[in-house]
Amino acid sequence: MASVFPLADLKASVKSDSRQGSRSDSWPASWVDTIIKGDCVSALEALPSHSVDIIFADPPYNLQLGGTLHRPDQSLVDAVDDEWDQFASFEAYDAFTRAWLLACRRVLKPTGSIWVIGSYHNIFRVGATLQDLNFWILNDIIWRKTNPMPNFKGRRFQNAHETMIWASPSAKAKGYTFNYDALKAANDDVQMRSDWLFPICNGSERLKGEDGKKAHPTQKPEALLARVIMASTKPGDIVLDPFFGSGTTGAVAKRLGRHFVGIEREQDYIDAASARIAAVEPLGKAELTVMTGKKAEVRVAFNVLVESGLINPGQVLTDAKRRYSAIVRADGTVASGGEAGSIHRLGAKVQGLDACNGWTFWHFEDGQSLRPIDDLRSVIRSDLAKAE
Amino acid sequence: MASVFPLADLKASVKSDSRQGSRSDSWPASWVDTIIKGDCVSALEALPSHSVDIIFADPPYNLQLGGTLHRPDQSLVDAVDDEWDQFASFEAYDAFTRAWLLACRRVLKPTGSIWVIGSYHNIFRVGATLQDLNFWILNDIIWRKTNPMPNFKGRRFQNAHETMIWASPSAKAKGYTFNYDALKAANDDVQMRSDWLFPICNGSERLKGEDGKKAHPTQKPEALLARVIMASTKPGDIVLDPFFGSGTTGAVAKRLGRHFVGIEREQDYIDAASARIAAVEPLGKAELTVMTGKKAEVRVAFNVLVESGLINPGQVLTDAKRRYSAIVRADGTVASGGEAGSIHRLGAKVQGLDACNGWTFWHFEDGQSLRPIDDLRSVIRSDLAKAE
DNA sequence: TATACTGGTGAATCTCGGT
DNA sequence: CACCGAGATTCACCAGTAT
Repeated sequence: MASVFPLADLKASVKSDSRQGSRSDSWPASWVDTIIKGDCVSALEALPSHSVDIIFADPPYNLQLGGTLHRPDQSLVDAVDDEWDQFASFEAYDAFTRAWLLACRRVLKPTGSIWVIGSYHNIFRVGATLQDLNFWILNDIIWRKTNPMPNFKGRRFQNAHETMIWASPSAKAKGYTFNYDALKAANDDVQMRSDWLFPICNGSERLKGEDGKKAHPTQKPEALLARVIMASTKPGDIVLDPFFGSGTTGAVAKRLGRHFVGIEREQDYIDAASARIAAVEPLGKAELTVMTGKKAEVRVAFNVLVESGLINPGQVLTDAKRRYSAIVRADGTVASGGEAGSIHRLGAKVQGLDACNGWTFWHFEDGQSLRPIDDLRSVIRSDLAKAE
Repeated sequence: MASVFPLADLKASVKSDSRQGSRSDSWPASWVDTIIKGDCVSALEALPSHSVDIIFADPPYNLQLGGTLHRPDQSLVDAVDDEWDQFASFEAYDAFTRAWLLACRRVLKPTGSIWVIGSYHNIFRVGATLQDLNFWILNDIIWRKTNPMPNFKGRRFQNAHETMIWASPSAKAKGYTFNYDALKAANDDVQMRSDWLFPICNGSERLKGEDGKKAHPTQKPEALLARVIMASTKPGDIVLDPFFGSGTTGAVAKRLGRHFVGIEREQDYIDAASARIAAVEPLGKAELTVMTGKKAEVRVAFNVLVESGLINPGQVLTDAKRRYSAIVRADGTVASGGEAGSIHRLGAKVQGLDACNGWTFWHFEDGQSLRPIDDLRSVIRSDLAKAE
C-alpha cells in the first residue's frame, strides 16, 4: 500500500497493461494505490484515458505576499512562500491551470467528476478555466473555517473560508455519483447545503516532521475530504489527487474503502504521505456512515438585530432600572454621553466595570415593559432554526 | 430625490458642470441621487472620472446574448449544450464584463472600492476579469442564505450562498474605507468574518407589481447592502450601482446618509425603484456616526507628556513585569543600558524585536500599581477635546 | 487529579503619513 | 517614486506547564 511509482516505471507498466487487452485482465492496475513521483501533467499523461472516478485537486494558490507579517505580539506569521507556489504572471498561472485540467479530463471517466479547492487568489481563474474547457460546474462549495487565522492589521474582513468547485467533465455528462440520500440522512434529514463548517487541520491530525514543524504548509482536514469522497464516490472507486502533498486524499480514500492515486514531485511529501497512508486502517462496511461535520453555530451578534430591523438606529436602550441609557447607531454600536462602543464595552463603561454582558444589561421598551435585548436574539435564533 | 436622468441630458449636464471649473462649484453634481436611464457602459462613460466612492454591482449572469436570465433549469441547460455556442457566449460575457468594469474603474476614485455579487454561473469570470484589469481583490465574501431554494432533483448540493468580491482599483491603492472598529464592535467585539448570514429578500420587503408578482427577479436584501455600505463608506459618500434594478442600493444608501447613483435600462424597474426610494427616510446624524479606533485619534508624541509635566525627565519607566527599565530624558527620548531612542525603538531593542508599541509597553509607577504611559496620552487627548 | 495559565500557530495577496 | 519611523494590530484551539 502506498508504494511509490517513478514516472518512467509507470509508463512501461501502463503500456504492458494495455497490451494485455481489456482492463479487467489487470485489475487493479499497477498504478492504483500508489504515489506517482513526477510532474503533475506528465504523470497524468502517462495514465490511461477514462480510468479514474473522481479527481480532488488542491493546486498552488499563487499567493502574492508582500513582505513579512507579524502578529500583534510581534511573532512572525509562517507564510506559504514555497517555490512551488510562485508564478511569473496570471498568464503563466492560467497556462499551468489549463494544462493540468486538460490532462485531468482525459483521465477522468465520463461518469466522473472533479473537485478543485482554492482561495480568492486563484479560484476565479480556476473556475473560468474550467468553464472555458467545457467542464460543467455542479456546485461551488464553501468551506467555512471554525478557526481561521485573524486579519492582524484590521484592514480587511477575516478571511474565514475557502472555495471548492465541483464539476462534471461536460454539460452532457449526467452519470456522476452523488449520494444525495446518504448526505441528507447524515444531515438531520435536510439537504446538504453548499456551505460546510469544519476546523482547519491542526493538533494531532497535523503531520509533523522530525523537527516538530509541520510537514506540509497546507494540509487539508480529513473531515473535508471525507465529505467530498462520501458525497461523490462509491466504495471501490478510484480517487486521483494530482497535487498529493501530505496525502490527505489518499488517507481518507483508504479509510473509506476507495482506491487512490497520488501525484507528487517532492520526495519529502511523498515520504510523509506514504507513512501516513500505511498507518490507515480501512473502515468496515457498516462504519461508512459518518461525518456530519460541525452543526452550524448559532452565534448572533448585535449588528444582526440592527440589520434585520428588530432594533432601529436611533432607538434608546436602558438598563433594567433605567439608570443608564444609550442610543443605537446604524453601525451596530451604541453611544451614551460622548462614549461609544459595543453593547458590552459601553455597558461596562457606564457602570465603571471591566466587563459587562450587553445582551442582558441593555433593555428596550416593549409597550409598557422593559425587555432585555437578548429576547430579540432569541427571535433571530428561532427564525434560523426554522430555516435550517 | 430619485429623479430620473435620461442619458442625453446627463451628458449635457456633466459638460456644463465641467465648464464651471472645480467640482465644489456644482456640488452635489446634477447626477447625484438620480437614476440614469440608459445602457450601463454608455452611462458610465458619461460620468466624470474619479467621482464615486464605491460601486456595488449585481450584473446579469445570463450567458446567452438574448437577455433571458440563466437559471439552473434543465431546459435551459439543454439549450446551451452545443460546445461552440457555449464558448462563444462565454467570450461575449467576458467582453461585456470587461467593458463595464473598465468603465467603472474610470469613474471610481483611487480611494474607492468595488463590490460585485454573483453565483457560480458568472462569478469566476467576473473575478478573473477583475484580476486581469489589475483590480486588487481585498476579500471574497460569502452571503449564506438562511432560506435558500431547495434543490428539487436531488442531484446536487443545495445552492445556499452567493459570492461577493470586494476589490480596490489597484494593488497600490491603499486608501479605501474600511470601518474595521465599527464592524468589530457591532459583531460582539470580534472581527467580522468573510461569511455573512442573511435571509433572502421576501415578505414585505419584496417589491411587488400591481399583479402581485415580484417586481424584480433578483432583488437583494437590504440588510446585505447595509453591511456593505456601512463597512466600506463614510456618511456623505457616493454609491454607484450600474445595474440598479429594484433600487435596493439606492434605498439603503439614502437611509444611511449616503448619496447614490443608479443606472438602469428598463423603465419598469426605474419606476419601482423611484417610488421605493422616495419613501425612504434618512437617519439622523447621531445615528450615523461611525465608531472609530485608535488609528483615527489625533497623534500625541511622547515629548508632549514630558513638556506638559505628566512625565518628568529622570523618571523611570518599566514594562508591565518590571523586567526592563528605562530613564526618561528631557528631549523625549528614553535610555537604557547605553542604548537610547524613542519609546518604540528602545522598547523593541530591549526585547530584541523588530518593532514595539512603546505606549503600551512602557509603564510608570502610580502609587503601588503600574500603569501604561498610554493612560497619560488619553489625558492629553481629553484635554485637547475639551479645548475645542 | 483537576484546573488555570502560558505559549504557539494556521494558504495572508494585512499601515500610513511625511520627507 | 522610495525611504523612514511612529505606532496599531488577533481568534480559536491545542499542548505543555504550573498551581
